[in-house]
Amino acid sequence: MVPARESPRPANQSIQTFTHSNIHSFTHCFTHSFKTMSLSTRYNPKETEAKWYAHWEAHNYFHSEPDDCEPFTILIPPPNVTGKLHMGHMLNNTIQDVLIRRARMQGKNACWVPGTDHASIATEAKVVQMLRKKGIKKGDISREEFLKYAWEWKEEYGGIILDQLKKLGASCDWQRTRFTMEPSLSDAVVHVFVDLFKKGKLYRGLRMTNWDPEAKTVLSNEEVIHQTENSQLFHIRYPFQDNPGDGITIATQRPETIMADVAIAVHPDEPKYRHLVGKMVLIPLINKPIPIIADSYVDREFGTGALKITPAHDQNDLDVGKRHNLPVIDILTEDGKLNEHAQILVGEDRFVARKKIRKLLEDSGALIKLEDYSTSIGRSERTNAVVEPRLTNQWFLDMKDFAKTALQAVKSGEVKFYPENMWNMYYQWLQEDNVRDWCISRQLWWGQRIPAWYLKTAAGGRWTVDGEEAVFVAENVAGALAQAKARTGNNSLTINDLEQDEDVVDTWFSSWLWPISVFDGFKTKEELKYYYPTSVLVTGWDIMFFWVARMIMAGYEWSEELLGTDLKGKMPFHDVYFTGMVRDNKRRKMSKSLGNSPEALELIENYGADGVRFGMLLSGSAGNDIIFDAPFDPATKEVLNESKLCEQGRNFCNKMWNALRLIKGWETDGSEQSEVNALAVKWINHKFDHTLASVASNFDQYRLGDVLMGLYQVIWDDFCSWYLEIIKPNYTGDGVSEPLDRKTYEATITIFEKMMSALHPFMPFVTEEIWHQLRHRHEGNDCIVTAYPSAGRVDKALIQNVEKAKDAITKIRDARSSKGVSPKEPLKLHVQDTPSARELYAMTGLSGLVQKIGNISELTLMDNEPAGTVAFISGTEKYFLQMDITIDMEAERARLMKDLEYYRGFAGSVEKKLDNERFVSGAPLQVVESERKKLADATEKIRILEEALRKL
RNA sequence: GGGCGAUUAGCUCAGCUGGUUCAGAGCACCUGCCUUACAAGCAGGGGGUCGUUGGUUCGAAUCCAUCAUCGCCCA
Repeated sequence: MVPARESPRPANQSIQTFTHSNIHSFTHCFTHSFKTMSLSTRYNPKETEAKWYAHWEAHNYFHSEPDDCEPFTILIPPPNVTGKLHMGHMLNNTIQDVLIRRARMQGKNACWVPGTDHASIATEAKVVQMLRKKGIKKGDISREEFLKYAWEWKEEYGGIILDQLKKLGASCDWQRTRFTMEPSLSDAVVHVFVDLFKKGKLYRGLRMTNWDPEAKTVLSNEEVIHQTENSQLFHIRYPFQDNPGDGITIATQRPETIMADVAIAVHPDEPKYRHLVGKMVLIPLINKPIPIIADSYVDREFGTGALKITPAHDQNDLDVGKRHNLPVIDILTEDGKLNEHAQILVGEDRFVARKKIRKLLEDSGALIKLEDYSTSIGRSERTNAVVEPRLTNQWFLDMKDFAKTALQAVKSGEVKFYPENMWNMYYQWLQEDNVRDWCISRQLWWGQRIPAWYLKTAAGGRWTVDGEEAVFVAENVAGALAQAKARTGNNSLTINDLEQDEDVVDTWFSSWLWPISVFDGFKTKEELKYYYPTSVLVTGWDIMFFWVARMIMAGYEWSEELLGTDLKGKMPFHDVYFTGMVRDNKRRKMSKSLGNSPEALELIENYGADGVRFGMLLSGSAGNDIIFDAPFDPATKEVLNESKLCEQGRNFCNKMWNALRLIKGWETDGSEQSEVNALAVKWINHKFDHTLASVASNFDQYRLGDVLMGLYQVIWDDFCSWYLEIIKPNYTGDGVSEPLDRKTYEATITIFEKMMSALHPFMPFVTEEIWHQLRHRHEGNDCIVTAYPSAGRVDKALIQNVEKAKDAITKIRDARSSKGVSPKEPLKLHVQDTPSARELYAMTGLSGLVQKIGNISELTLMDNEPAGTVAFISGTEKYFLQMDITIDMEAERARLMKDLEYYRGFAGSVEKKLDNERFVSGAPLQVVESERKKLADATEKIRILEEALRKL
């Protein structure tokens, strides 16, 4: 096996000399006592994992520097600094590690960049909490002081999750660890903000936003949790201005906002109301006249079919209002109380006001009806306050062109989604009708402060032009000052006349630059040139819009400006692998708050990292949610840190470990290789090549679970259960076995080693351990950097013949078991002498194989049927197993009849198909041919069975 | 309310451009074994009208429609 590369990619000169100069030196050989050490019957992951992770790090195998090799780059979806390793991270990072390890073994320059994001809201909440414990209120300290505490908090806790990833075996290039708020990445944020402003894509404006009245901040959509809650629908009558005795009744869930109404809307096609359009009605309690308008937005079936329009407090109403040139009246304060525009109940909280207004409406006779009603209510993820749609001054990014670009990138195939059907969701979201401008400002301190300055006026306000606040956007205050001087013509202005925007930008506004900023791409193209575009992004579909789409937008927006003609593609990554959500057996997302998630680190503790990785990878395929069935303790109802799937992984480690023990226990000698062993060696090699072919194609489609299952089966079933049993030397008693010929032994080590390298990306620790136990290894000859095996030519006929022999052996075992004959008792086996039987057993070593594994003392081809035998059919061959037992003729007849009936029915259906003129003429030739072959095989089986029955 | 996706064995899932690699895998289950690598194991075995009802086709788990149930996204 040729190593993927002569040496690990050196990080610096000292590492290089360490690996190169010693590569031929025997003094640094591994000192594992080979063969002499007695191995435990159980594989011990704990010490093995710690040992090899340290070894890999010491050899700097994870580090990447640009070179002449093909790059293979993955950027970690930066976990939140407040985060702790959970099931979703484990899944996501295991997948990334598998991909990066395989690429490394394929000789590519593999680079997995780790890092964290600063998570404005979550982190700020943590810091506020921490300060509160110290008796400090956020409002009492300055922005600078607060940030000092925040950075302290980040330094202490922000790296925990990355350390936890090491336990999982993640081979990240830790020297490249980035953080979205470190200076270079923050500079990038400021740079693109200024750039977008210059390009006219950024604007400041009043927009309906998700307002958290408790935190007094705007929330992004993903920070709002919608749930169905019980509420009431108020039917309120608005009297006509010219005829107060009559009126129109509307239905609303929010009676406290009627004072902000600007119209009543009805559907233009509604006959009930059509004649009322244009009339004026009076808002109850305040008697303010508003018009009745017609708009097709109105749902005729909902409520009374008439809708109050309150533009300041509802997005849809705002849209309607705009269409009809209606004013906007905001009656709420930033903490959710009614303001003076409400005229009544001023100063009351919105929910108190709702109760009070109900009474007022009842008293005035305007309340017609109250109806129970369940509706979706949005609450703040952090404070649980009911989110208030509120018009606030925010910074927005115009998404129209960006959305088109992002759609086109995937539509054109420049960015590929796995699984492909994720395109549907992506398309849905980015369509013109759905995409909304991105609100990027947040009323927080932890984050990149918006690089916009306003000019203070003597009166304590801000300088305005045409009623709008004048804003100076620049990379720094000096730039803003220069702009202010130019705009005002006042050269005596100083920076003290300016005040910077108080808000920070949304965290996603830094993460969307991740593929560029981690390589300091806005400063230098040195690394960007080599690593951009990255190979694959592995992430959950839940952040497809917030992150994936936006990274694509950023990539197309800036990569060409930064790289010019060196560009290898504008896309930030070629492939996106979407993982599913990890859910419990009730299909609930696993989360800390639900208490339904096992502790990630406890699972690793219980099953080993390899076991857990195995469990995660086997539990689902790309895009589909993963049902991770962790059992609950029936007594305490608490989730247990147990998992059947992880157990299977742990057992697999143990199985391989014991195969190692078996092989290492063998003595070898120079005796000639037996025919059986020669066949076994040939077979396992072809069989493994066969698996490797599917490994390659499954890898290309990111079907990692299938790759792993394929390797699991070939290693456990073919290698351990068949191959090792076939070549296993005879036991001679007294703890001694016959020696094994050296040729077979060497072939066994080689194929085992090859299997370990193929499995390495999935289960890195156990494979590295076995790799080193199998042979003496020179310094630097590690599984992690060996060449990933690829499939050779596969002799299908050979595999098929051995499969036939295996089938015969299974039938022998079955016959023994059903007749109560011990596997230890040698039996004679006869095969009916036919041309196909002769051909099959002409294969060198095959009959010996059947004899050894079937415990057959004699295998003969025989023309006539011997007496006292049990007959069975394997393939198209008829076998007779000699047993000294009386044969139950009736049972035998019944068994044969059952088979016969099955084959007759089968042949009948095939015949029917072939008799159908339209099938024979319509179906492809090879399909018809295969049907003919089926019929021929079935006919032959029927003949054998009929003959057997006759002889009974 | 609009949309997307799912429904295959007791459980979790594969099943690609319709056709013997089409009814599969793993786990669980049942039977027999502590056989000198492994009981975290070995050998054998039983489980499914592919959610419903129609349609297209010589042929449907696969394509189309309908309904049902579930999940998710958006309002």
